[in-house]
Amino acid sequence: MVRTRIAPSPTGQDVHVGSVATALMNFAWAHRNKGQFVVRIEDTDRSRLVPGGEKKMLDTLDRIGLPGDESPKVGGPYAPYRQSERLAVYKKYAEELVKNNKAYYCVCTPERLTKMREEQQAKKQLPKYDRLCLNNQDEVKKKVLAGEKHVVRLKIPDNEEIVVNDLIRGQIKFGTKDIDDQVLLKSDGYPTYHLAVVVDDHLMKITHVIRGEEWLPSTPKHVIIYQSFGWELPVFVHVSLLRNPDKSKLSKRKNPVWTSWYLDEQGIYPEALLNYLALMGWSHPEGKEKFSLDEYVEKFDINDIQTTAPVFDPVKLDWMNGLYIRESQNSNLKTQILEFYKKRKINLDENLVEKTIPLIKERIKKLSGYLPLCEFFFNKPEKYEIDLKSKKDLLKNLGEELEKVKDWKASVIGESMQGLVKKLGVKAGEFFMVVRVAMTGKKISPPLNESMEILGKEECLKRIDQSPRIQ
RNA sequence: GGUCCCAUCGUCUAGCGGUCUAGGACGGCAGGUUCUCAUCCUGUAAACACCGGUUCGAGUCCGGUUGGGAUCACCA
Repeated sequence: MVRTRIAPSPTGQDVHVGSVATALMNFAWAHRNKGQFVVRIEDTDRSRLVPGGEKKMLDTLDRIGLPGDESPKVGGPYAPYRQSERLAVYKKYAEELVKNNKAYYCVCTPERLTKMREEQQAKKQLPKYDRLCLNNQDEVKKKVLAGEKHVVRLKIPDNEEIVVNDLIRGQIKFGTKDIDDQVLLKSDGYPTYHLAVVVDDHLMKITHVIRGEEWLPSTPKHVIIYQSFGWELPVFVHVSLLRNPDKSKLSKRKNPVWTSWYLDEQGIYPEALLNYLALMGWSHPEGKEKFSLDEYVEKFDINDIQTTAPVFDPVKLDWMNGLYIRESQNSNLKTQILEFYKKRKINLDENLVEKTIPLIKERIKKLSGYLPLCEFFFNKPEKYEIDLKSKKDLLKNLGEELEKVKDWKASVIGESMQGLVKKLGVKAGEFFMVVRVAMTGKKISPPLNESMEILGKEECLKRIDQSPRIQ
């Protein structure tokens, strides 16, 4: 049985795209092996808790197609899946470690610890707890019994070598002399990540811990905790972090990182985002670039994950999304565009949008590209990218010619205009550019004849008549 | 700075000792289709960080150098 999990912490407003990337692998590995993918909320840091963050994260995971088989939302056999609701569990296990001499109480104040670290750094030593309390456990225990504020620290064994077995990186060795006596239980009764993650992964029978590379340096601590309990280790897989173009860890300072931003602000399809993310550190065995989540689950192998950290490239993401847009049904695309703008409080006329779809399907890469290209369908241009005053005569001729068109269809409009070009002996390219700008305001637009058909005869004639004056 | 991870075109990657004069994709450039743009099609430039080993043979294995990154909290 394979069981994987992701453990988002609601300290951000939404799921980080990097988390989606690792969630995707966890999801795929579990499902490929007919196992379960667990979503567990790690909300043990009360000071950084973002209100509404958890709900948003869970919603985003659902929306993008990676819901947990077990989660705070849907429950499961190992509930609760929210760490703040499991405090008694962690306390029990922390006490067990103290009892077995694998951990100890510490009553040092934050002030003393800060001072201690400063002194160590001044001496160019690595900051590490000096074990003052470990050496006075009898006294410290009395204080604890008397109700003094305290934490529980892990007792790191002296001078041992801890070997972390990482499935994709091999054996990684750490010396315990470099490892600090990690706090396991905080003075507010909440566990730290390190205790909670080990206890929960064990109790929830997680078999594969697939997580970000950032956790690699603290993994030896986790191994020591597992060993202290006498528990079996899961398989560790430390996946490379997504990077900014400058190669630093993908961060909101330098890049948009919230998943909803890509979906709601950019109008990227969830499927396209997943597809793009799937290509970060993994490649389809047949070299395919576009594939469904189902196909990914079928083909994904944890052993094929690359260890090099990839740069997140929004340009390729856009290309990927363009692929999805071009292959989507017109009616679906219409609905997507309508909903996309509705969320931004812009209500577009459904019939009009529907008519424009065939014209823009190959021209936009994401939903946010719709209005910049199509606004002229809904509103008269306010400014013109070329000067139309000097084209007054041309436009006058055009108006008279189009007035004669009875059957207002793209092909007929086109023939009519071609005829005029011939009659006037003007250059076709320049002529159509003038018409284009008169209709749309812009030098770049959807196909002209079709656009004019959609605009309607009356509106086109009005625009021809009015454009030079507005200028 | 200590510890640890990583290293193929600008970017994502294929490559798991010979079939690599290194393949694909995005992006770039050039051309074709076209009343603009886009789509589509064709072509093109562009990489094994460096130095040593191992081997008949190294992009592929080992060591070092350099470079990049992560991490060193009562945050996750």
